[in-house]
Amino acid sequence: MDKERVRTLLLRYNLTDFETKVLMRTFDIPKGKTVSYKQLAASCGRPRAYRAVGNIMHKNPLPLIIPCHRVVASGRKIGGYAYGTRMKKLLLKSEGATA
DNA sequence: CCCGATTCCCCGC
DNA sequence: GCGGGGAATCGGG
Repeated sequence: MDKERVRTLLLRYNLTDFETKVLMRTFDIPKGKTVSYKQLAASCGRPRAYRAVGNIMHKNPLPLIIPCHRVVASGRKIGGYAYGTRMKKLLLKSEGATA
């Protein structure tokens, strides 16, 4: 699954530029690494849109190829997860996420 | 207009 | 220094 392929799929959903950027960034998150909603929003040019980022993750159109479980809240805290925070913790632990 | 998988600032102790 | 409450900010129904 290459980045360009993902971009094409995202465009099919008629999403906003911001949403597309956020999803691409999420797709780019390296295995074993975690990123906060704020970091993600900032990387997309909207440092104050962390709420929108959470909303996007929840609406995640491609949950099978976008690792939304690597997106956490800031300060060592776990964020939310459409399939349950318990599952999220388990997935992160399985990847050996340290950040 | 209201809500949400958040975050930051200001008080009070 | 720590914990709680409220406001700010973006997209969607």
